[in-house]
Amino acid sequence: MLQINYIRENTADVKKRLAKKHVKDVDQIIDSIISLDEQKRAAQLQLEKNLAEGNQLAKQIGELMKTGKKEEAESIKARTVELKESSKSVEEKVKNLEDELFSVLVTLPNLPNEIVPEGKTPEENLNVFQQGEIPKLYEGALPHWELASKYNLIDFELGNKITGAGFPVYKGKGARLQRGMINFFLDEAMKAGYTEIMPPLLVNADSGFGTGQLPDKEGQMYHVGVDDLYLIPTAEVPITNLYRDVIVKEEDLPIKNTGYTPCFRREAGSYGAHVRGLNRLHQFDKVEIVQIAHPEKSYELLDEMVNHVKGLLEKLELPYRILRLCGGDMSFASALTYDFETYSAAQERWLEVSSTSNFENFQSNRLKCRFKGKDGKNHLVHTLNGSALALPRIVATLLENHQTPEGIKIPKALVPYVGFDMIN
RNA sequence: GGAGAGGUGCCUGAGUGGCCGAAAGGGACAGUUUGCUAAACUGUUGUACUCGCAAGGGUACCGAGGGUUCGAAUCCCUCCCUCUCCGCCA
Repeated sequence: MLQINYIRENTADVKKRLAKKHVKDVDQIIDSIISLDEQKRAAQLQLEKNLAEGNQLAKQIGELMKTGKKEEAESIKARTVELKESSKSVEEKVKNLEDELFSVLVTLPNLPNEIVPEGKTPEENLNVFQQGEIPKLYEGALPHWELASKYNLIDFELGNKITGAGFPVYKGKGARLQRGMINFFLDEAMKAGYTEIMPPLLVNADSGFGTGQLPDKEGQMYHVGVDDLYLIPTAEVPITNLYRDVIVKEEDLPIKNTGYTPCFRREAGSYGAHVRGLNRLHQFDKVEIVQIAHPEKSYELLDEMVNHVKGLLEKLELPYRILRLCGGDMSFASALTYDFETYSAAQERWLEVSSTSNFENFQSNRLKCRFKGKDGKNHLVHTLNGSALALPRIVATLLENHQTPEGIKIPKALVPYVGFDMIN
């Protein structure tokens, strides 16, 4: 959530940057926010004056009662009754204005960093880095969903039966590949200084709000109605919310946590082309890296995270590229996002396998996660996170790109984790 | 699921209508002392909003929301949460 003070003091800049994210009617929305804020503060001032006088009088009454001057006390009481009456309506006004202001503020996305490219669609994302050779597959090479069934790795039909579409069943070497990769990613994160967290997979609404899923993406999360809990769409939610309502020590920054969790996404409305096999699932596995950072260091740390993900993809021997997302393709809460895509040779397309972002203080303002600075004041931290990595599309490209007529070769780095070097 | 207890500041914990934004202890931080460490002593130590150039004010917050009252951490109502015991169970 954007800070009202920032909007007040940087109105023109806020308008300009929100326009980059293609917010409709920005000028009008911001102007109405400014006006609501002014009205709110004016009303609040009036209310506080009333309350201050009331407090003052109440004290006097106390004194008078103690010294036995009942009549005098009674006469003052009349004034307090008056004050109370007028406070009531002003208080209501303040509350209404506050609610209105809040409800507009939560709908505004984060401001994009200045290096975010202009653009509306994924085609306008900026390709900032590409590495690895795009493999030439032999005649008769298969897409991963056919490989998965040929080698009995993943059973999509069984998943349909016991749950529904988008819930695959991993079997045998397919299952071991999942488990091995999870361990591999966690170990790599640990080597990079992240602390492993094993969080709950269900979160409450406050947590959903803290990281920005609520109210923006309510429909994308599975909701357990009886208990009013949400299945996490990413480990980012519980791991970042660890620091909700926390004032961290400045010298503890950056705080680096990682965690493996299954992720649950309803993906409502995203059926159609390109959702076959592992390309889009309702449940998938992911290792996430999360940082709580000093505002002055957050972009440095974003680069560090990007490098970490690069290293993973290189160890997996997959061709990949990095995109700096344009204003129109970025997520609601992000200030700067790098997407990683691996090239799937059998599908002849790029698949997103990681999204690494700096949220600056957009999440921390909701989370109320702060640190006490050397100036003695509290400041919002910056939060960052990235997939390192999401499994399904990695598995898809891995199966497709590393297939040979004799079977699928497992990258060297993974062999110790999965316990075999070939799927055949 | 049944029964009971309780939610107060960084923590423990007192307060039960005005002197309470809140005792005391612990912790943390700073200073004194000190060869170093420890100990001791002294001091500081909540958050948010808001007014003000500033100095400095004001308001709110003792789980949440309502109510009673001139005045509520304290009394009343509703809700939420946590803990203990029993039952069930991985």
